[in-house]
Amino acid sequence: MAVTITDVARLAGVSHTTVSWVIHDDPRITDKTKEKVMKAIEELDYHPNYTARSLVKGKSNNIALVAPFFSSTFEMDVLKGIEDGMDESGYQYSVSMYSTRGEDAAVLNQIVRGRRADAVILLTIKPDQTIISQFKANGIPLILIEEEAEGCHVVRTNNIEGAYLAVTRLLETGKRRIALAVETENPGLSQSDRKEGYIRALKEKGIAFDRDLVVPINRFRFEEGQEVFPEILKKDADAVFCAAGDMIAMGMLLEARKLRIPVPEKLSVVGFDDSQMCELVYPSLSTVHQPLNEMGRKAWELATTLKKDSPPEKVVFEPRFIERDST
Amino acid sequence: MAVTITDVARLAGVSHTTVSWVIHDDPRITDKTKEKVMKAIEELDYHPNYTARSLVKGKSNNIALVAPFFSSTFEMDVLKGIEDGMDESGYQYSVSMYSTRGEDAAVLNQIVRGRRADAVILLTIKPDQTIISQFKANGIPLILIEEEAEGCHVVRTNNIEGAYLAVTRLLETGKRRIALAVETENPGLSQSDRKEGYIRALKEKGIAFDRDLVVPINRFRFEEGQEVFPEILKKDADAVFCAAGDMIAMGMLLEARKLRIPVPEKLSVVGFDDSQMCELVYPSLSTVHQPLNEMGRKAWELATTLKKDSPPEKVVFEPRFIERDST
DNA sequence: CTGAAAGCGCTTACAG
DNA sequence: CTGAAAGCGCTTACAG
Repeated sequence: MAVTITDVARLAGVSHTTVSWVIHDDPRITDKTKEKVMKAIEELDYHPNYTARSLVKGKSNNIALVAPFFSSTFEMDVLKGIEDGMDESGYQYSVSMYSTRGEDAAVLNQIVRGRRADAVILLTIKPDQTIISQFKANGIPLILIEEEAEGCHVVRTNNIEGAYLAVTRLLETGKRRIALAVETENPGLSQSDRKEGYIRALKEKGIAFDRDLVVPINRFRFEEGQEVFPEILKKDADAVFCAAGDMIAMGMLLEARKLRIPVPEKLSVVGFDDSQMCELVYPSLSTVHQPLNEMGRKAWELATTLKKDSPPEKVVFEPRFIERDST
Repeated sequence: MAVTITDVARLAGVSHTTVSWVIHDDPRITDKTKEKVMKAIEELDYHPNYTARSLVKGKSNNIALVAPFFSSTFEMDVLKGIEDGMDESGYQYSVSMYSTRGEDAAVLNQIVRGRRADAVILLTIKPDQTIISQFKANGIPLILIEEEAEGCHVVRTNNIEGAYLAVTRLLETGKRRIALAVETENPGLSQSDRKEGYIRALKEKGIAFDRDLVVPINRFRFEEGQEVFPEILKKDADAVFCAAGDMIAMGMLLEARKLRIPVPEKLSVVGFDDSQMCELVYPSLSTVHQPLNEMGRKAWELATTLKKDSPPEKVVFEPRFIERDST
């Protein structure tokens, strides 16, 4: 079967303790012993069992990544940054993925209880206080991406600013009836922030917020953008800012093309995220760039370097407006 | 600190062995004892430590997912199926992701050596025999998606058929000079199979394979589709079958639009995969549908049910041609 | 029907 | 400078 530390010790003619010292580069070991042990390790092709090591050290060397689901481009972009981080840290940690599919509390409970991770990165999930304190009690830091909660570390974009930039640009191009496609039922923090940025930009130009121009979004798939598109027309909007993201915006572009509504002449469309696809659709989609790669990377960094009792860190990235052909 | 099995035993007034029996629902335990223990478990909110359990059982309850990288839609679609599988199996297993970025052997070695997984799912990676035998020696099954290798389980699409369907359709629409965009340096199995299907379809119509119509692809990003597009024009092709996938096809569509080449009148474009975006681009992309969700799910099923010594299983899914506006 | 004991493969004070 | 021993939190034959 698999070779253990005892096998190495036997071959090298030392105790398994000594082998452990060698592996951990303890200064007490003489060069001669070290050499002997190293040779045995090589000869047997010994690799330590991670499970055993985890048990005695009380840490799993695993980072958990939790999201409502992993099948959208948003998650992929964040994942990319995490991959970069892993690569640099030499794969000392593994990453496990958990998609909650709405069952946030249950999944998070499993993780703390089974002590399955040394740190947890949450994508667009806001855990409740009971859960947060459980993690705290176990010394497992929580890193929130695109959300905030007391006692948690935070990595996010300045969504207010992002929305402000986009809507301001629409106003500059002369648009006045700007619809807002946004999550309205239990909106995540990023959604409500974007709404705030939208209102702020309007206010600055002396335009009052008209709640009739709000189009509620729930599922964030492009089909939903298509479905709600008639509402936009009915409201007689001359632009739509999709705070709900690029996919919704692309669904709208698709429907606009089918109904022969000229974009941007008759209707400007702006997304949020700057996913890769924005360049591929026709017309190409103007959007707000979020540095998702960097955010993922930063979250990884926090996850792997934070001490149990580090005070909550908060990292906010600045967005940019990317002008393409849909405005 | 965390509550252990001993704490439960103490509170319930039994030995920790008995607690373990209760957890595993051993028939020898009387209802009365069981009840007592259950109450203690509930009261202390006890959850077993997975690391300890793994160590004694010699299995990690973890499935490793290995791919060159995780940031493309192909991986996302497979991931979706895996998520479904996890969900159904009640999260008994965790999934860890490893992106190799070309270092296949090194990453796989880490996994076997550290005994970090009970089964490994490989996406478009073909491990060499040395590695395969190491996994075999450790009783860890390897499940290959879109590749094949001796002694490994296989989940794939009938790529020959997929390419055949696509090219046959192009021929039916009257196209004759059909370019083939395909990986040529160290092509993966799916790439060479698709080439074979392409050749077979041509042959059936009495058209000889013209190697001058092959466009080599390496990186699979849409920018590469744009870059190589001029070659297609130079070859005076009237269609292009992108065996290298939808992204390459979309890059070509984008470039065709810029150069005002009418698709499909002047040039038909066909992709492979049927990613979600195919409907969003203009013109919408005809492609070959691979049931990636089902494939991911099947791989998961194999990973979690296979015994150490199960003979290699091979599951082949049948593709469908999806006609949209680019043909 | 239940408990004492050994063991999974390591790490790390503690002796010598 | 190195080894014997205890322990991480479990599971599972083995006794009783």
